Amino acid sequence: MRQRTVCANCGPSELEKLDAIKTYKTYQSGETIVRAGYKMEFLGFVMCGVAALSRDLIDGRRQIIRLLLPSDFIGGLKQEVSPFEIVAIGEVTICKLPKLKFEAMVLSSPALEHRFLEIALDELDAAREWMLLLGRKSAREKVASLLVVLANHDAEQNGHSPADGLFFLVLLTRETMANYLALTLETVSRQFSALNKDGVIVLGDLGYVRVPDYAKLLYEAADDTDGGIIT
Amino acid sequence: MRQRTVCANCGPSELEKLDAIKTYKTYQSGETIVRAGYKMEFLGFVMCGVAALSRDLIDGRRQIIRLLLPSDFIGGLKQEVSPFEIVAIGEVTICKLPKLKFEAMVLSSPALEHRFLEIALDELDAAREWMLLLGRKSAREKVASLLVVLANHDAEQNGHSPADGLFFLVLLTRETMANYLALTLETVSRQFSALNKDGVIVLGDLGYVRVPDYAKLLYEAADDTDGGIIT
DNA sequence: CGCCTTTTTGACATGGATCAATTGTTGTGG
DNA sequence: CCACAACAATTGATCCATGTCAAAAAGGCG
Repeated sequence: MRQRTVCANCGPSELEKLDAIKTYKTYQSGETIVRAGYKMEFLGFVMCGVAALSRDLIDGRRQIIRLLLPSDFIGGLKQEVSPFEIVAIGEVTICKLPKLKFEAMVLSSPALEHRFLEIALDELDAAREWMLLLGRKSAREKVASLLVVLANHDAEQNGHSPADGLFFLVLLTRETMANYLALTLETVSRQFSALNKDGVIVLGDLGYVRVPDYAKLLYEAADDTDGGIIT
Repeated sequence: MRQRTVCANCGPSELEKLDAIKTYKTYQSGETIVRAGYKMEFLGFVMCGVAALSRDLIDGRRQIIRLLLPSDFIGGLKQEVSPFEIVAIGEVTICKLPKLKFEAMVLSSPALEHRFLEIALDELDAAREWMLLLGRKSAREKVASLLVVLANHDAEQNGHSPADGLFFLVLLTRETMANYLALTLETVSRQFSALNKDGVIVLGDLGYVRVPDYAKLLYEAADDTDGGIIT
């Protein structure tokens, strides 16, 4: 499984140093965490809740580039200024690391820099996988793919296996999903209804989704792999 | 301007070491450089020509994830196995570095690793920018955006300024562009014709394109920035 | 209960895909 | 040098998945 914190593979001294500079902050639903075009003052991790990293066109069309789920990393080392906006989807708690202090640590610690390279490469893989979805998948396949991602993340967070009975909470609104999948909210809604009617998912009471047959959902997602590595 | 080789910011000793292990190879048009699902045996750079890094769905739908133009880097450090296919678009010469030797060098050289982190972050920015295009731009905007990219790359390679009269060769077929923009080749062709008719571009003899007014092209591309950094 | 937001569903419009025919280009061998 | 084959590009006609507009239904909350 993917290592999901900066600290993995770093010695105890790095961990202590990180502990010394971190602070927590909770954002309310809809609150802007990082504004586009403004200076990034911190890096951090999502502790709980969901946030969205998005980019807009001048006329307001919006594309969510990345969903930030618990344990996900926020911020880049390179940009002085954020080309993206990060907004809280529901209440989110962020573990913040002041950028300047953190950068100094990275420069002086090759182990930490190595870990950052791994994170960047993971992000790159994820972005490229999503490009295939955005470019070539149908609306139904997009929605199924998103459900696969959410199911896997839920399983990872709560220690379930995606193979057996899957039952999880979808915290995102139809509109948020639409902006992530490059669809309209109406189309997302219709695909949920269709997948429900076809028995691929079972829509439960508010926001809960049950997946009776994970293989079937994977098939609907049209992925060539089950999201993992070819062996 | 972006630094475009691994060697930038590395001391002369790293450069010498890289020189010692590099070899060149030329691929013919259509030839597969890296096969999907197979082991990556090298990393490298495009010296001249164009290659495409792409990913497919089971039923053959294809999405080009990244165009590899002269000076672009090939390969990741992380993956043992390539989830992508790399194919030559026209004749391409690659500067190859054997993966094992190269990895050993990176591990022993923090400067080289730092340079790699920068490359990965550049790739991540590019991927995310393309996600906005794939998800939210119209066919006309997509084609205009691609022309902006090609114009900039040409200017960078040949020392022109994109501001004054732009005149460059489009080496890609309509089909390749279609796979990169997530369109069909017919739609790409129609958009070229339309941009030509509207005076945004002037189609010249085979493959040459002239851009009389770069600002107009940028406007058609619907970008919120001119592809650079907000200041 | 009534207000507000989100979701669902329906009717219709449209951008881009698909299918198909024509023209233009490059390369090859007689 | 020309004729022919193979491929690339253009253009037209039609179709369809998804977008758009609109209204109703379902929750959520003071």
